[in-house]
Amino acid sequence: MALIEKVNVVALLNVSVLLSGVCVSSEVKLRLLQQTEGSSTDTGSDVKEQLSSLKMAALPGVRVLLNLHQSMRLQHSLRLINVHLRSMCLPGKVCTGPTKTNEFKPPLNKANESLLENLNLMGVDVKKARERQPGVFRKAFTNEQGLAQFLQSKGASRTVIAGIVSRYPRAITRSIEHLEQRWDLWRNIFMTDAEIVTILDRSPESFFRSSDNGNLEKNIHFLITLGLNTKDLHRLLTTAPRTFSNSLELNMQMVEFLEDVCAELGGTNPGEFVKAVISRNLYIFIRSIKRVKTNIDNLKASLKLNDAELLALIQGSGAEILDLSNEYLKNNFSNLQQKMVSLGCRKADIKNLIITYPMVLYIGSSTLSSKVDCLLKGGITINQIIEKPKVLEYSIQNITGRLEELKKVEYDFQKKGINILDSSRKRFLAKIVKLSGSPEI
DNA sequence: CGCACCGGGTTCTGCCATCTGC
DNA sequence: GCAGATGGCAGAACCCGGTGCG
Repeated sequence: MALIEKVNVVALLNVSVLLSGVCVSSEVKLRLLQQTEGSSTDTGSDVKEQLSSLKMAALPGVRVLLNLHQSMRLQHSLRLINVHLRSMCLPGKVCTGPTKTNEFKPPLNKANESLLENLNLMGVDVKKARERQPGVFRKAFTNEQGLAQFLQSKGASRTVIAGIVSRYPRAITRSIEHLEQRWDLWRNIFMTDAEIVTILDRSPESFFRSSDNGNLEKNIHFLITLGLNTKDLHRLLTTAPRTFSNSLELNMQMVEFLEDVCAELGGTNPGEFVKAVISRNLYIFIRSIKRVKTNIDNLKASLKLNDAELLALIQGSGAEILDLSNEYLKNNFSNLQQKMVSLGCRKADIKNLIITYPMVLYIGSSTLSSKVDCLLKGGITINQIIEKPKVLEYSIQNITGRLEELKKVEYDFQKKGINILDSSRKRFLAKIVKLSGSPEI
């Protein structure tokens, strides 16, 4: 009741707000009100926060929020249809199953014949799918044809669809209504169906693993309230789509954890800290808190960092290595240390190297070792590498090729430094052309 | 103009383990 | 006890170009 009143108040507000061209804020308010339905925490402060954050949001954000509202309305109407459809199965031959009732249960471990037939017709790798999720094959009702039609209507090819079902068979247990809702939610973030199809083809599980569309919606909302804009969300959903299938609680826990880290290290703006970490490491949400925490602790201990140094590292480029597996990071650190010490470096040099260029720990130890050797062999000193660690970012092949080219023109690294190695292919080639043409180098 | 500095773009699933609810 | 939902893990770089300064 109170909710309805609130919505009405907001609706009234909407008129003026809409007219003033800031229609998004009203959409958010609506969303917030509906979102908090069932929870008693909504005091209106969220709405204010949302409003202020929206004022800062650029136009793309507007689209997201408008679409969210639209899709919510759609979902509402779909929910009504849903009930109806369920009672009469699905139109046409979109689902498999002998009858509309639940009474019939196929014998255990015996798959539904028409399901197998359908999957074979679709080109699904049935053996693989069955190994993956045997339970799906014992179900009385499946929706493989509905799924296929749905995905086809979104532009997915037969091969893509078969690949999706082969890798994530549970997809065929989702109803059309569910698929429509989920797709609409994703479309709030993606501009085209084709983008979504690409992700589904890449990672079917990310889209299909959860049947909880409400949770997905709440996640999107939560991420927006963190201050992430459309571009951030787009990157996040493209890069780490699993984030959106995490439970809202799990994502919130990660955010709380990061905020705590910030506070413990004496940071003054946890919100910005969290945003910085997320935007630098889009995989953070699909890692466990345990993993991230262990990495932070290890970095602190092994580099003997004080709070301020650690804080700067984590919210700077160090964020990029937080999601690495604990053992991998630890091994890379000890191998790096060993390598550097063997080349006569001091501990302080190593610490400095890692602080200025944490990605050095991202590089596998054998790759790193080869790269360093390759550079040394090419006449570059370890001190030059420490000063310009970015050269380590380039592939061994690239480095080798460039060193050869530079040798031809008798490039003097001692005199000219090694910055030339850290440049785009285009720039490098232009430089080489110039150096070759010049009589004196 | 040439250079160095710096930040940004791309990218990451497929499987197993564990819980939860029916 | 089963299937579904969800958490967690291993695996592991490379490249480009804008910009400001001398």
